Amino acid sequence: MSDTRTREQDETEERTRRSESVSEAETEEQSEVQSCPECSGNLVTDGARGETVCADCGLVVDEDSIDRGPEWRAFDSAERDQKSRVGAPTTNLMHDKGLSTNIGWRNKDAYGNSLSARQREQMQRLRTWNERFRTRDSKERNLKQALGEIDRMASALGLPENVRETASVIYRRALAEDLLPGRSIEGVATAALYASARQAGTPRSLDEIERVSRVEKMELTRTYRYVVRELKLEIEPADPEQYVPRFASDLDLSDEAERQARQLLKNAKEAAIHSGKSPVGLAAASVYAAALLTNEKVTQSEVSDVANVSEVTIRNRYKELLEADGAGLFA
DNA sequence: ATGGTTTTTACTGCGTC
DNA sequence: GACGCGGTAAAAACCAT
Repeated sequence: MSDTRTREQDETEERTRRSESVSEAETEEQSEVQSCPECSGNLVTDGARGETVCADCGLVVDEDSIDRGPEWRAFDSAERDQKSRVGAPTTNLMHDKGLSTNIGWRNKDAYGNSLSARQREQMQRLRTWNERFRTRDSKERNLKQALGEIDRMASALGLPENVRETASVIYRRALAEDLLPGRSIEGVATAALYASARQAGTPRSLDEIERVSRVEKMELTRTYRYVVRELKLEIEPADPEQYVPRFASDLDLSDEAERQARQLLKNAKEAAIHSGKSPVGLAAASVYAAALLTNEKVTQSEVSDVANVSEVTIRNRYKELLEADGAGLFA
């Protein structure tokens, strides 16, 4: 209730401020001085207008900059506390989102003075209990382990932070919906990672995932399907183009070949020959065909190696690709 | 469980270096 | 003769029913 009211207030205040003057927060940013490319005079950033201008000749060096300051203003610290809507960033990578209390290990007080023996003893007890409460029930401990697992696999596969975040979220949801009983933590964690990698557009094949995971492929596919179905995750079939860069770089192909491969895949989509076929095979075939078209030598077996697809599949797909391409050219 | 589709395995023939 | 390539048939894997 009071939240919404404060918000509206903030916004009205902001509008009035914009038209008037520059707030205190921006005065600090103004001090960032460089020299003008025209007259080498001092540059001034005007946060309210979102521009960087030369103080001497008035040349606008940069416009539409982003004002990262708050959109409200406060006149004293109490007001600031009241209006601020943010705190420390949270992260799904920690089982408690990094929001729980953390007691440091140093036996010093806030001023850096050593603690007395009695105080040290107290602190030690506090740490012990804090840790116990933090990982209180089985779900929390479960989550802690799973997130560790996700993190380990993600780094082994070179997946970026955001994929891990998404995987954590998926896992949390699975946990919240009681999907875990009867399934292993590793299995669900792996499935979550697999799903998030695909959602993020950086798919890893089941084989790759399986290599870094502790679960069998069969269990993985089963839990994956289960999780996707139960959580109603919308994961569209992997786009072959997403594999192209990886294959191309594994094979040391030129950018030109990579571009060519994408083009072939676009044509293939036009001709609608890609439905039902494995995206990986299609990607592999396009890479192979592109290498041929740009006169770069790669053998079918090399491509099949890096893509983990059989040569036969590459042959079949790439035949279709060229047909579609030819049809596209003459149409 | 079953049937249809796709992928893989295994094998063969052809041309080239 | 080894290698890359294209093709085929049968087996295996996968998916929806």
